[in-house]
Amino acid sequence: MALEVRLLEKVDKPTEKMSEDLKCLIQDELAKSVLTCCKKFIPTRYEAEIDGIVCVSLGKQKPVDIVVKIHNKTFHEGSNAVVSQSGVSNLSNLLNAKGNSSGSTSVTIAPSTLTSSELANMKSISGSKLVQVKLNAQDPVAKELAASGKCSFGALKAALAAGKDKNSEGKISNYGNEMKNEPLLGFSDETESSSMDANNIASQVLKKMVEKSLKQDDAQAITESSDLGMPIINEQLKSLGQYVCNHANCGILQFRTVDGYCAHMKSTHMSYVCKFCVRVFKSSYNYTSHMKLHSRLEESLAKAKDMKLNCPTIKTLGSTGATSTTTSTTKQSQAGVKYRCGICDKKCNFKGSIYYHFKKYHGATSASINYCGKCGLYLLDKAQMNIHRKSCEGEANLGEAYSETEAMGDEGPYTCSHQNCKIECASILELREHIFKKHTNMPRYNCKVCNKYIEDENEFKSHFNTHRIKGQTGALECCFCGQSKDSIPNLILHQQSCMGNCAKSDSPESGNAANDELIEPLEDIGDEDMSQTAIVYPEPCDDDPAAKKQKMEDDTMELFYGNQGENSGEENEDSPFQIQSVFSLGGNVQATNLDFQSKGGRAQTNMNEGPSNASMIVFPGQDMINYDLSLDNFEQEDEQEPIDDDTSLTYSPRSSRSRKGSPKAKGAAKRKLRDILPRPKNSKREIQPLDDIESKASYTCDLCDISMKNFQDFNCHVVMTHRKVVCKFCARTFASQRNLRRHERGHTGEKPYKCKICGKSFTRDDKLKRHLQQHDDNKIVNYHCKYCDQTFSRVTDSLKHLQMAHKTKINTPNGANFEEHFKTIECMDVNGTTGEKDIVEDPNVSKDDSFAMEGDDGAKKDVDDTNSADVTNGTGATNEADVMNQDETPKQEDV
DNA sequence: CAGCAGGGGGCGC
DNA sequence: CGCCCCCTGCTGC
Repeated sequence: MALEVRLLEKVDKPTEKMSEDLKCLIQDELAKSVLTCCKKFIPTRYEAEIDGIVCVSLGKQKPVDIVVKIHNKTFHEGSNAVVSQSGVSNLSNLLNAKGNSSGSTSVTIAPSTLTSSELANMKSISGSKLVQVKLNAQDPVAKELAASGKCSFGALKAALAAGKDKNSEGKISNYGNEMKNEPLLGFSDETESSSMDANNIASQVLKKMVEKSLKQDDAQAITESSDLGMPIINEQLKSLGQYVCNHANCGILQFRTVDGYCAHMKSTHMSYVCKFCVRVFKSSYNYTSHMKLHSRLEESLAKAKDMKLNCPTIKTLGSTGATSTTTSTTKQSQAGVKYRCGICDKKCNFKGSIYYHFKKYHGATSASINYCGKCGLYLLDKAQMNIHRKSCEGEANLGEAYSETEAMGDEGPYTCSHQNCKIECASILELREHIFKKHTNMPRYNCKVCNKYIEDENEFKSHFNTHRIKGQTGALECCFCGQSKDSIPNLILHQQSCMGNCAKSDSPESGNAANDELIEPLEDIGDEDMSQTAIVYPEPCDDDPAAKKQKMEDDTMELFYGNQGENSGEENEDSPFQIQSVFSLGGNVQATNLDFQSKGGRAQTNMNEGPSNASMIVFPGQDMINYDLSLDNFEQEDEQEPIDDDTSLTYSPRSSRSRKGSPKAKGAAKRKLRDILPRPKNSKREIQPLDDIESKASYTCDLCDISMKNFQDFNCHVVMTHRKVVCKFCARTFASQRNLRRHERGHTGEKPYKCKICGKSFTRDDKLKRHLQQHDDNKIVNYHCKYCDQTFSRVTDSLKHLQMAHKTKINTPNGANFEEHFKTIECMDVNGTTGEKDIVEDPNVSKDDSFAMEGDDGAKKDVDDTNSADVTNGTGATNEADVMNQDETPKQEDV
C-alpha cells in the first residue's frame, strides 16, 4: 500500500491552523493504516498532511508522537482516543514531556475541547518541526487507495469523498505554498457545520466498521487480558477522566460516565464492564464472578461491622499513620502507611502511589477516585465513599478504640458469621484475615509452577500450558527443557528443579495424571481449610542428596495438592512470610527467598512502596503478585559453587561472578552472546510502546525461546525462570533492577542529570560525566594517531580510525575474535605482515603505539571508552605506564 | 565517509 | 556506581 508523500515546506512551529485542526474524532484502524504509510515517508519531527490527513510527529530523533487527521477527524497513533480540543493541552504537555525522549512512545489523548490558551500551548511546543506533505486527491495513487476498498481504506474513501465534497468550495489548506492551488481534500477552515458534518461522517464510518468488526468476529481488541481484568483504558485516558472504548474499531466512542461506557460495551461489544473498577469482561460468567468480589467484599465488611469489627477502612490508617491493620501483616509494615486502596487493600505511603495504583489496576481516573481524609481510604464509588465517610466520622472513636485493642493483641475468640462459616478466630486480625481470604472471591486456581493465581478455569489451563513446550499439547513436557513427564507432580517437581538451568531432572516417575489435575479449585477443598489458600513453598533442601530429593518430592506434592498442614498461611500473622522458591542451578538446589505479605490469598510485597519502586515486578492488571527481586534476595546465588558450564545453559542468567575464566573474557563472552542472541524486535534499541507489546500475539523469551501468550505469563516466566526483570513498557529483560530502571527512563523520558554548563540533560549520571568532560579541556584525554596526528576521545573511535583511515587490520594476539578480545589488540597491516615493509604503519605497533594519550598529566584516563589499562602490546605486557607518560602528539616521523 | 556524541546494556568492584 | 563497549544518528567535509 503506497502513499505518495511530497514535502512541501518546513516550519518551525505548528501554525494556529494546524492546532485548530486538532479537532477530531477518531477511527483507529484507519489511522493505523495511514500511519503505516506515513512512517515510510515521514522520518521524524514532521507534521504532514496527506490528502487531508495530518500526521504530526514530534521528537528529536525518532517519532514520539503522531497524530493523524482526516478532515476534522484526528487519529492518534497507538490509541483509539481522540485528540480533540481541550485534550490538546494535554497533548502539548505530553509532547513537551516527550520532547526530551528519543524513544518512540505511544501516547493516548482523550477527547475534549480545545481552547485558545490550549492552542497557544500547542503552538508553544518546543523543538518541533513541521513539514507539510500532501497527496493530491487526483493522484492515481490516492485514487487507487480510495478505490481499493480495503478494510479501513474503504472508509477512508468515504471520508475523503465526503470531505472533498464539503471542501471543494475552495477552502483549502494554505500550508503548501507551491501546491496550494491543487485540490486538497478535507482540509478547510473549520466551521461549526463542517465540524458536525465531519463528525457525522466519522460516526458513519465508525458504524460501518463496527458492523464489519462484529460480522467478522474479529473483536480481538477485547482480549483475554481484558477478561482477566486488565484495565483497558490506559493511563492517559484515565487521567483525563474519560471512558473511551478501546475496541479497535470504536476509538471514536467516548464516554464521560462509566454508565454510558458500560452500556456501550454491552450493547456494541457484548462485553461487561465492572462499574467499580472499569474492568472489561467478555463473558458474563467472568463478569459475574468478578462482581462477586465486590459484593462479597462489601458483605464481609458489613458483617465485620456488625461484629463490631469496624469497617476495616476506618481505623487502619488515621491521620497519624497506622495504628492498626486490616490484615495480619506486621505492624512494622503498616507503620507510616497513609493511604489505602479500598478495593484490594493495597497500602501506600504516598498519595501519588495510591493514585498510580488506582489508575493502573482499577481503571480509575483521577477524577473518579474518592478519598476519605479521615482514614486515608480511597474508593472508586462515590456513593460507597459517602457511606464510608459517614461511618468514618461516626465511628472514628470506636475505630480508635479498636485500633488500640488490636494493637495490644487478642481479646477473645471471634466467630465468622459469613453464611455457614462458623470458624473461630483467636483475634480480630485472624478473623479479618479469614474473611478477606475466604469470603472475598479470590482467585481459585493457583499455578504451582509459578505461583500465579488465576480466577478462571480455562484461563488457568491456558496458563499452565505455557509451562509446556510450545506446540506440544498431549504430553506433559517441561517448558524449560522439553523433558516429558508422565505425571503432573513429576512435571511440577521437574520444572521447579529445572527453573534456572534446564538441568535434567532425576525425579522419579510415577503414575499418570490427567491434565485436569493441574487444576485445583481452592474452593473445592473446603472453606474451612485455610491452608488451601495459603502459598506454601518447600523449604530449602539440606545437603543430603537423598534427603534433598525426597524433600523435593514431598514439597512438590505439597505444592500440587496443597499443604494440609496446620500452619500454612497462618504463620504470617505478624510478619511477611517467606516464600522459598526452589531453583536448581547446575544440580544444586537453591532456595531463593521471596518476601511476601499475605494479602487475601494472593501475595503482595512492598506494600509501603509505590509502584515506582523498581524492585517490584508489576504484572499489568495483576497487582496482587509482586515479587521482591531486590538483589538481596538473590545473594545466595553468588554463594553457589562453580557450576559446570557443560551442563548449564549457554547463556544462563547466573551471576557472572560465579563464572569461570578471566573477567574480561567472561564479560566479552557475555557481550558476545548478548549481541548474538536475538534481540527483541526493537533490535535497534528502539523502545516499543506497551500498546504494541500487548497487541502482539506472543512473547518469546530470548533466553530459552519459549513463547508466552500474554505479558503476564511472559513476565512470570522470566522472573521465575531466569530471575530477570522485565520492562513493562517493551518487555525487554534485564539482569538487574538498576538496568531496568535505567532502561525505563528511556520510556518515561526522565532525564534527571543535567549539565550545568550547557543545560543538556541525561538519563544517566555516567553519561553526564562523560558529557562534562567535553566542557573541561583539562580533563579531556585524547588518543593521538601517530600517523595523521588526529585525536580521538574514545578508544573505539581511534581504533575505527586506524582501520578505516590507515587500513590497519586489528587482530588479537591469539587470533581470537576481535569483539571478545577487544582490549588486547595489536594492529597489523592489511596484509597481515608484521614487518616495516608496509607503507603506512608499523605492523608491529600496538594500538597504544599508534595512539598516544594526552591529557591532564595523563592521570585522567577514565574517559568513556578509553581503556588504556587494558591495552596490551603483542607480547601481552601492559604498557599503560608508557601510554600514560606519553608526551604530546607523536611526530609524523614516528610512523 | 569519518568523527563526534548520545543512548543503551553489561560487568566488576 | 563507575566504567566499558557497542550501536547509531548527526554533521561536516
